[in-house]
Amino acid sequence: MLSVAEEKVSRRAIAKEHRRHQLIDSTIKCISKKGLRSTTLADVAREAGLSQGIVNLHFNSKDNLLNETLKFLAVEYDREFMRAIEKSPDDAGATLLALMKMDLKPAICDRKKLAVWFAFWGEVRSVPTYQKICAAYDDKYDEIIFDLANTIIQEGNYADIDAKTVAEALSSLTDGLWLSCLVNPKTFDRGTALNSVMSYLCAVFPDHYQNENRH
Amino acid sequence: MLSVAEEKVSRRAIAKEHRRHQLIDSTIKCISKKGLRSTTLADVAREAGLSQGIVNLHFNSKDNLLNETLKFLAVEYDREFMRAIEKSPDDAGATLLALMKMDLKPAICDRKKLAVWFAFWGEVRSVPTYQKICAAYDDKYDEIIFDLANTIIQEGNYADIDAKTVAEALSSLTDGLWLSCLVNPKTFDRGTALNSVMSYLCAVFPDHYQNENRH
DNA sequence: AAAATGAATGAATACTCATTCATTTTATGT
DNA sequence: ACATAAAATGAATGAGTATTCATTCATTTT
Repeated sequence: MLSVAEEKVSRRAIAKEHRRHQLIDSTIKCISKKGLRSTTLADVAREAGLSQGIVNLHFNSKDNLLNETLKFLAVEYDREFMRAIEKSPDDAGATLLALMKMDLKPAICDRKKLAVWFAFWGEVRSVPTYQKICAAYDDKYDEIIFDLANTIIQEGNYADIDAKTVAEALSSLTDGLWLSCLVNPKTFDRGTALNSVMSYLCAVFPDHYQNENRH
Repeated sequence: MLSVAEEKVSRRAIAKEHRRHQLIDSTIKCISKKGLRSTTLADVAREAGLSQGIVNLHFNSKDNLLNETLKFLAVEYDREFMRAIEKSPDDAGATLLALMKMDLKPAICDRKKLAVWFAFWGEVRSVPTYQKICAAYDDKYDEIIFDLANTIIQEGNYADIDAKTVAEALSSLTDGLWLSCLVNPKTFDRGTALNSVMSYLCAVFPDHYQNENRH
């Protein structure tokens, strides 16, 4: 029966995909612990509880493993981003806020994962593949945030405010808060970070956002 | 004559210091070109037009060279930062703006140099030395910006605005703009970046800053 | 049950690179 | 000019690491 044969084949394919995922996971753990510079294939294999040659079997080369790891992170972030949009009501103000909150939620704004992102950003200029992966996604997010800002500006008849400026400021703000989370873990806290974002939104779009935690 | 001897000795010391500086410079060039991961001591020596063993002669180890390189960058930034404050009039609003402009001026916000900063930030979690160097300076700048924001808030009787929040937002904003300069060099431009900063300042401190480029 | 497939192993290989050191070159002091 | 010290060289070393591959083992197909 063809369907059974296909099922068998795909079972193997699924197992293979599992292994790849497991190895990418190990890679992320190793990079976050030891940094990109001193992460070896032996480390990754050990972390996965597998043998020496396993990474080359599944990924052919270390460079390829790193590319796939970055892609994995990018796709994972993208899923969160798009889900945040879907779950939001059909309202530009609420959606924009939801996206900002998503950037600061523990699953995303987590030192372990940020260490990996920054490790790749540190190489972005010298590794064209990283550059391409990052830029493609960034462009997409910039445009989405730009559109939201535009809608808000029209809704509120805000004068002297440029959507592109706001979009760039908001993206940069969250990127910078991530760096702060990574470099100053003692002083960083999620609440203060969200306050910083809110301070901008409230000041620029006063009819859409109000500071709730005044005292 | 003792004074002559001393002078001679210090002439040697100066030459040595020159060499060290030259090697740190080569290191920065190499990291910005090839990334931290694939920068070798041979690369650094070649870039400086010197021999194999030269780095170990002057820095003892590669780790030490990298530490000293990060320190050099930190000190250089610090000098620019303090100079910007000194040159500013005795006015919190003007000083804060001057600091923001400094962060975006070509000598600071330059892809080559940012690549090196991000390379180190990528390892900051796994290399305690980097952590220490970065955190010490960051704390200092945060406090200075906090004080400026505080003064401005008192001058303008601004309500519902917390100086700490503003300080964190401004620092994060510039860090994020740097990332954008590094990752999206095609779309990044200094003017737009400054607009983003201005949009925040104008919105939060309307009595201190006005958007000049409305149209 | 026998044959075939492909996943996994881990020892062997080939190579890179930080570090060392014997030697040469250059600068300084008498 | 000479002697001494410091700086610089670059070949040699060896620890570390990505990659290869012959072999084993488990699963699937015939």
